[in-house]
Amino acid sequence: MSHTLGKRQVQKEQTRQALLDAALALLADQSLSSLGLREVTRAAGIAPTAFYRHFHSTADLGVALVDQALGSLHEMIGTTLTAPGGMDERIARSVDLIAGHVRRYPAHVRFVARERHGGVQPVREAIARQLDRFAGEVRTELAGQPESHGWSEEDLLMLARLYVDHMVMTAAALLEAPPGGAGAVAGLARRQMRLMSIGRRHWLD
Amino acid sequence: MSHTLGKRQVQKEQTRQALLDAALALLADQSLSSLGLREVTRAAGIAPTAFYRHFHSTADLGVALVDQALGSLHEMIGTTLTAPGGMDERIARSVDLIAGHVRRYPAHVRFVARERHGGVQPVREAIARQLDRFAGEVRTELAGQPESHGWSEEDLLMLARLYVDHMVMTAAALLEAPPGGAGAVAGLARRQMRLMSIGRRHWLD
DNA sequence: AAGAACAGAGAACAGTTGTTGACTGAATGG
DNA sequence: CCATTCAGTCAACAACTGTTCTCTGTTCTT
Repeated sequence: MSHTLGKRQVQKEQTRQALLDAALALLADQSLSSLGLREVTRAAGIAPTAFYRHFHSTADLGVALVDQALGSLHEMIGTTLTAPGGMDERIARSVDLIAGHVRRYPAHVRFVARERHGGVQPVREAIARQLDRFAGEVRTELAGQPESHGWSEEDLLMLARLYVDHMVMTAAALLEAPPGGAGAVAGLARRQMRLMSIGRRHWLD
Repeated sequence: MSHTLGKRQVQKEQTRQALLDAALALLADQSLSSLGLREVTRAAGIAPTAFYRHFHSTADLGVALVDQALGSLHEMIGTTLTAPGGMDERIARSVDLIAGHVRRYPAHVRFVARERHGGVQPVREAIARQLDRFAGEVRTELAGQPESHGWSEEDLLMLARLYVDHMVMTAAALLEAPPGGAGAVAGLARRQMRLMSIGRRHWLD
């Protein structure tokens, strides 16, 4: 069932994506709650009224952006935690992966960091939901590691949330780092991750 | 030199504060970048044009709000870290202190969490500056503790930043916690702090 | 007591905003 | 092939925005 979309739905999807892209670009230097409907349609090259064919409101568009922005992250999880090697190697690889993601999708990262506690409730909730799902996946990965032997489910989730929050924090810091200052931020993040990993190792003492 | 302010400056300071209060209230459900000048003056009960007697723009008002919001935090530092007792006691007291602060100044906390990565650059920078200063103070406090013997200045600052970021994170989480869910958030924060403290203890192994 | 300083009010400006209803033309499905 | 669906356009709406300039009344200074 390879459900080839009709020409109509293809074009609709294209302008929908154009709206999302235009919005993401405009959100480089403002927050979602100040993003105007007309502003977006102007940047996307369509009439203001056509906006309603795709979204009820800009908040609606924001929720769609959340899925798109955090969807590109899910592939990262497995790669990060499944990787072999010693502690320092794995940490370095994790930080590099985060840095690479920030370099590749800066607008997405900025959007998530900005709207995580932003002024639009449905968007905040959507981000929280995704990050929760994220933490759940990390917990599952952690549970499979030998270092987690004897850990309670609750404590594993606690650690997973700490890792996820630290990841988001690091990504945001990298984004706002001055040109050339990314190395320092990455070094800081590595040392912080090492401290957390040491804490993990001696948790059951 | 107790520099008693003239009646004029007193009244000016009052309406200035009224503007700040009105803005803070309006920022409960929107971000600074969407806050209108007229909206604020309307809520403060003055004419729109009088706004310019106090601030150049809403971004300017935002910067003033940062100082006011984070100023109420500086007293907290000494109290938190100087406190005696074992590790778990000190952690519990720290989290309680954060929770108390969030309950007392929810609007301030919300503002900082929201605008830390928000759409207004000068405000972002002001917050970053204050949090940096904050981390510096925490580092100084940490340096005075016996557990920090043998630590490099760099690593102390690394730990201080981790603590400060975790504090902000916890405050934001408490703010968005559902009624009655604050206890769970506090418990999570305590366990995470304990893990970081254990990592700290074994850092030099 | 006279004059300067100045916080705030008021009116007006050109633009902008979200949302409506009726309309067009191409893709769709029977 | 004909009727229907529907993405996108267009015009118009009342309401709102930041900023300017002019004016008023009180406070400050000398």
